[in-house]
Order: sequence, then C-alpha cells, then structure tokens
Amino acid sequence: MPEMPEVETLCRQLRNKICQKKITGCRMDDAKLPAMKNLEGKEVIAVERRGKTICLSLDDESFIKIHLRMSGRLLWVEEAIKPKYVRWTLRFSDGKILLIDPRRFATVNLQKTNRESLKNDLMAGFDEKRFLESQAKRKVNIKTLMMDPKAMAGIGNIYACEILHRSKISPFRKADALTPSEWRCLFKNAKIIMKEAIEKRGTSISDWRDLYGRKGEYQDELQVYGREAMPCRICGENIVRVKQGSRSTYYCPCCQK
DNA sequence: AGAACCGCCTGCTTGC
DNA sequence: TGCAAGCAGGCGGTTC
Repeated sequence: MPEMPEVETLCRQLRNKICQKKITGCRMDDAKLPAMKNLEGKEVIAVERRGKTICLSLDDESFIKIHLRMSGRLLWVEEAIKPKYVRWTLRFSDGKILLIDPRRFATVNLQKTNRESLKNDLMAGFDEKRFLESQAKRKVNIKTLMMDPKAMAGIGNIYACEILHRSKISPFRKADALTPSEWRCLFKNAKIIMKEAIEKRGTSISDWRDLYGRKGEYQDELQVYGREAMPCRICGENIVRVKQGSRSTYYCPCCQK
C-alpha cells in the first residue's frame, strides 16, 4: 500500500513525465469518482506531494488531487494496453496515466484550492515544536498517533512499525509518556527511514509498483513489518505481531521498550 | 474534546 | 475441490 515514500516516488516520476505538458483527455471508468470536465488543453505546471495526496497544479490555478488509499496505483502507458481495474485515465500527447485500483478506495477530484497543510509532513515543513505542543499530551498509543494524518502525514502501517523499531520504542507506549529524547529519536529515525525508502523507490511487499510498473526495493530492508516469528536482526528474539485497533503491529519485544 | 469504532471496497488466503 | 469466512488497512465520519 502506498505510503509517503511510494507517493513521493510517484510524484518525482510524474514531475519528469508530465510537467509543462497539456492534458488531451480525461476519462472516468468508475461511477464512484466525480466527473472532471473541461480538462482538455490545460497544462500541468507542478506536481506536489502533501502527505499521501498527489497534487497536480494546472495552469488555470486548479488542482487535481489524487489519493491512492489502499490499493491504488498510477501507471504511465504509451501503448494501447488496457490492464484490469482501470478507474481513471488522464491523457497526454505522448501517453497516458492510468489509475489502477482493484478495491476502489482511491479518490481523484478537481479542486480550486490547495489547502492540505505541509506543517505535519515530515519531509516538508514539519514543525516539531508545534507538533509536540499539540500532540505530546495525547493518551493514545504512539503508533496510533504516528498514523493519524492530522498529526503526522504520510506515515502508514509499514513505516510506523519500522520507525518505532529503529527508535527502540514499544508500540504500546502512550504518546504522553515519551521523553523529549525519545521524541527527538523518533523524528530523526522517521526522516532517515523515509529518505532511505525513497531512495529505494518504496516497499513492494504486496502490489506496490512505481509509475513504470517497477517494484521498489525497500522490502529487503524491513526489520519488523511482515516478519512475524522471524528473528529480530538486532537481537535475535522473535518478532511479534499484535492487533492495535484494526491494524497489525509488528515489533521486537526485546529491543522496543 | 478526545478516544474508539465503523464503513467503504474486493482480491487473496485460510479453514472446513 | 469448493465455498464461506477472514484478512489487508487509510481515513473521514460517527459514536461513546
């Protein structure tokens, strides 16, 4: 499932592929998605990531917002092929972008404003002081907090598990019990892991593919996610999986306190 | 107000 | 083998 590194990978590839190009057509193939009329002739002037949202800025000051949710993918296609589960097509003169989404959770829409904040995006304008003022007193599990998009945008289940493991913090700890040095450690490792995962073009543990259909390589670096009953690469203790809310959390009971 | 829970979706895996 | 149940989970909305 696409999280920040995967969405960032797509944004970088989209930027190279469609900036300064004019849209030549748009087609919805899912009645759930809103019709987006009169896109023909508009030019894409920028591609931005805000949390896990992809923003295509157009030359008339409107924005196409794409959120891939669980199973969404974007694929650049130049030939006349038609994969399964195509929900939306955006055409350019030299090819087209397909939104492929078996589970139909992904959303696409046209907006007049770009109001997603960057202040809670770890790799953009993240404001640690502001974050701690608003979040550090909360009585939720630290892992739940990390996955709250209003608190920390872009972190999903895989990277939340990985960041906590590298920070040696138990996923059961309440946010209001973390010490200042633990928060610093968490922010630092989150940024490091995001950077490493972006360099590897994301984690293809299941169906993630980049704009050109290629797998990422960060799945080879995972320390805990998907490694239930396998030995921790740090201490050798078996990795444990538990349910937190409705989500699987993987952690090392020996390393993470 | 804040924490917990629900519903949207459907392909794939597991169990009888 | 076949079918049903269970699972994957981001996130906005609802409930407690």
